[in-house]
Amino acid sequence: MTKIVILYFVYKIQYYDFMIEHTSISEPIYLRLKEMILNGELKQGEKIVQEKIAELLGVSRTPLMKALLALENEYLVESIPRRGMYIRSWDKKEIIDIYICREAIEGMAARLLAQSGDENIINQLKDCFSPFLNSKDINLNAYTEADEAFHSLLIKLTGNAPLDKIYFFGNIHEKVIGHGLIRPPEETLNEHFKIINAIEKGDADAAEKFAREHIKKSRDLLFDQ
Amino acid sequence: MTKIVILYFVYKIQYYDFMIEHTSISEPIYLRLKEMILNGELKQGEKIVQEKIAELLGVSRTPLMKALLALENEYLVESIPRRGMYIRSWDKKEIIDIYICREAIEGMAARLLAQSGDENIINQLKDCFSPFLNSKDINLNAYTEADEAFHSLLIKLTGNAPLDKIYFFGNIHEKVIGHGLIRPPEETLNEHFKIINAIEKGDADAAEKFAREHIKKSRDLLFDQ
DNA sequence: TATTAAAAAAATACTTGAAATATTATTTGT
DNA sequence: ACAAATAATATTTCAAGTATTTTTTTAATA
Repeated sequence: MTKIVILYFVYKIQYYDFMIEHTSISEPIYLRLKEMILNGELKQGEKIVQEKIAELLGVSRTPLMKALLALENEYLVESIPRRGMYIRSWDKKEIIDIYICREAIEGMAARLLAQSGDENIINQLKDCFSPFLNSKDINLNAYTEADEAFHSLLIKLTGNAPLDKIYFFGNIHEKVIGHGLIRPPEETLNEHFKIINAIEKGDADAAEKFAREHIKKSRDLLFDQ
Repeated sequence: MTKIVILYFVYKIQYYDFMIEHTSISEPIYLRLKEMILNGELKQGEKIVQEKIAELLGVSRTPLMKALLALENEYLVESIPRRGMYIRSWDKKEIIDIYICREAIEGMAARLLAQSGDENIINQLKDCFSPFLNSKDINLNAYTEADEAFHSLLIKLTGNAPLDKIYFFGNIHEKVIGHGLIRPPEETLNEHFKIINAIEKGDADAAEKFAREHIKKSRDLLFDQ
């Protein structure tokens, strides 16, 4: 990377967001481990022997520990003092509890977006599902990705950083439910648009209601299994 | 502590919750730092020079780092890569955003408690404020403590661990608003009981509504200032 | 004197090794 | 088969050192 800067400016101001390009080792470790947890390379309940993982990834223990602590805070890793770090395993009760959290968070997000009245927001949300609108055969993988993008976007577009920070449950559902969707696209596509339309209309109560119902339906289905 | 255990049992089962009594150094460091942040010993925006704090607390940097990472995840400390850790400073927008999160979380908690129909829960909630019920002059410090206990209890009593995990904003309000209450006890005491009564009646919608309104009123007041 | 450039100092991020402690597995004796 | 003792393993913490980046200080220049 070539830095072209006026030095006195650098001295006074030094950093802009677009300048940031840090290479911290714990970051890629974190991402790799997350991937390994979510795709099943590391199994639920499995113990993470720190030195072995460090050797496997070719890194030292310090940045590995940092990554593990970040994962612990995202509910992907569980630490038992003096015994070690384990890949968290979620029982039914805990998954339900997570869905309840999502209900609260995403419901509030939908409300906030409806109140914002930002046209650009509507377009971004619509764009998630526009490829599937008039297609007979919906590609499941593509739809799953779109679904995840939509739910994540719903939070991000609020511009509420703390809300985004407490929304780290999106990961978990993917893994725990086993890579598949809980309900078919035919059923959920319509629900997604009910949420988007309510946001577009500026109807905050309806937006929140639909967002909640959408998640609750999946939750209820999990419970029945 | 005297351990009396049948060894073969220990070999097989080994740990119960009540047995846990771990001595990790990062834990007291974490607690001390949290205290220092919340009581103002460490000021907002202040840089945390790791070696100095480590020396001050008489510990090495390893467990200090662990504690700082935990605090970062609780929104009390902000890390800027390669530049250091800083005590987070919250602007008005961010405080509002935090209150919005609380609205979503505590609202959901009130709903869950109302659905539970557990008599014991009602009693615990009532106990928070019973000392102030018939008193003319309410002790502000005592009431502030009771208020914090109540809001924290509201979450804990749901038994929803993930919900409790994402509720780490209780801390912040205390410090940021400046140790004082936003609104007088005369105003909020009644609101608290409206929430409790709705929970007692099992009216989930009302419980959530009142819990939300309660927080929203404080939020609106912050916004007006 | 105000700016700029260069040099020095300080701090972070990471590595590595080692000691202390606790946990887990194995061996031994009854 | 069981209990106790022992050995092996892993975590946690400390510590010292290296490389890199940031910040401060000093010197030079217009």
